[in-house]
Amino acid sequence: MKAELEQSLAEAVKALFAVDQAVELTRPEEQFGDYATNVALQLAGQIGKKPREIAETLAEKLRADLEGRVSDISIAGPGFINLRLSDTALAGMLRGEPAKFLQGKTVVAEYSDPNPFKVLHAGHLYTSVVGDAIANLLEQAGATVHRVNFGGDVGLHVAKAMWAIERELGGEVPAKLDEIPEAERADWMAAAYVKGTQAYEAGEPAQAEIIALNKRIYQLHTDGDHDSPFAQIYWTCRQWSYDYFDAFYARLGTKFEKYYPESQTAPLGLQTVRQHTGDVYTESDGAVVFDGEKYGLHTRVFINSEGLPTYEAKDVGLIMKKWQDYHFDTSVIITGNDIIEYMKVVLKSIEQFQPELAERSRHLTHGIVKLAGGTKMSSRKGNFLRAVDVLAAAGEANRRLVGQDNQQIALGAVKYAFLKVRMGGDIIYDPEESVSLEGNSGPYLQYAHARARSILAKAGSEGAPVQDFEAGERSLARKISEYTEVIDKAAAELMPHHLCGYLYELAQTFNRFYEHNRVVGDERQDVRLALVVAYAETLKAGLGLLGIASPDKM
RNA sequence: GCGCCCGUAGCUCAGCGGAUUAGAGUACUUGGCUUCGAACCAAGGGGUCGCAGGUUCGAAUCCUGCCGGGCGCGCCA
Repeated sequence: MKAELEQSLAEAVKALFAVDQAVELTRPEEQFGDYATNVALQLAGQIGKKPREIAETLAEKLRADLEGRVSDISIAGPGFINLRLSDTALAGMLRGEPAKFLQGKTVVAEYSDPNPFKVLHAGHLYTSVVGDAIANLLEQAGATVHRVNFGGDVGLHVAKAMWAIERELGGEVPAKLDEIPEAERADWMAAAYVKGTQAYEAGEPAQAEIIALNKRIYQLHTDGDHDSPFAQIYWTCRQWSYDYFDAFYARLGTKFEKYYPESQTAPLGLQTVRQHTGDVYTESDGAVVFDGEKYGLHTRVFINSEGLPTYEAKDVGLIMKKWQDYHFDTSVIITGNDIIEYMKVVLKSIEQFQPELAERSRHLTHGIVKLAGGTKMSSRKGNFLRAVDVLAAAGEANRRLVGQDNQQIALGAVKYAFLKVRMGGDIIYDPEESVSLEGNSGPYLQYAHARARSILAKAGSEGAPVQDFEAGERSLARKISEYTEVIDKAAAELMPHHLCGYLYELAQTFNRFYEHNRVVGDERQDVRLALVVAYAETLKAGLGLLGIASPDKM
């Protein structure tokens, strides 16, 4: 409806003033109407007339052109044109489908990116929740989405963990791993990583030993060694990590199509960087670097003087592997914002030899999850908030409030808290208070859904087609009709928070309607039931895109 | 030092390809359950949109400069 009206308005403008001017409709406050445009103000400069005069002329023509679809057109303020839809037009928008503007496109969505041998912290929870919602929005827009996950199963952090694990086991004794209970594996490895890091930072002799171990781990991959005692320990612990990740994602309700372990992207990255050393990358102090300064960026090392690929080369390999696997139209990469400049350098280097890969890559970033008080969480120091701690805090808060620990509600509360703010900056998470489950929250939306389902269950009918609305009904219908426009915007901008804001307004509008309008037993029951059905389905669909469940009862 | 991001109500945040009266939530004050679920609804107080200039008929929104905070800047990821 919106696009059609915009088209009609642009045609009217052209017919009256002989000007090609794109017309953009916005959703104004309800008192002004259903749609508004400031096109008269934009035209004023171009055709040298007063905005209100232009608006009057345009409105006159539109009243005839839009007959049937629009019931009222008014001019307000400096020259806004406010449109009010006819009830029949509005009723027709109640069950609209979002546009499939990415139909036929292939998108690779990479997010979460935890490292094996390390613990999942609150930041991983955040990026997993946001990444999943963005992938859902892309799918809703018609794209074929491949969710992938990148992680460092090789590298210094692994060497640090392995160094400590060997000491825990009393040497290279893989059989001793059997003594670690399954439930404790993830914590046990996380503790080893922390010990290894502390030893590394304390200096020699551990530092040299860990560096040697790092080379050995790369070598293990090069040789395809799965049999030596050292390799057995490595592969077993690595698998424990992936099991731990999978369990966590299952709990969140997200699922990855593929993991790209760094051990698999490193060889291709190394080979690619070597291949372009000379024309794109340059040798410097025994390392291979990309001179980003030429492009207003900074210089970074892609292969270190040990001959090992750094994160940079592994990322080059990753992007190339994704391309080989999917030939994507767009590659969305979601990470923390601390690597914005880093990513620019990597993409700029790739642009030099395969420009389409850089062009099709879109780096979205988010800030860190902070504890109230400004504490940064660092898994290196061991004083951080784990992902499971966040979920536990939400469950605990919910139990205190309603006497039961409902996973769907606790998870919905956490997801919504993360999704409702615009992605980019840091988010403040207060384990004690931010999951209070009140106000603009996931549980509020879930409750607003359950209330509607409760009415429908009681009525046992889905109402009848709507012809006209009373004021309260119309407000709800108007809000429901915005759904497809919001989805289009959220998907186009890859910003789920737009959807959150809208769903909250939708639920609020419904709760207001619920308060003032009896449904079951009222003489307008049929109309109102039809509205409640449309509302419940819309809210459920929206929450679904956010990865939040819509229980019928709670 | 250079680069990127951020600064809106006590707190947490929307709004930022300019435009109808700066909005939510929370906290605070007050009212509403014999009627479809009160995890709800209604009303109220609370803002020099960091500061100063500039562009514009019109700036929280665009430009410049400051101030304050965060992050990044060669062998970590």
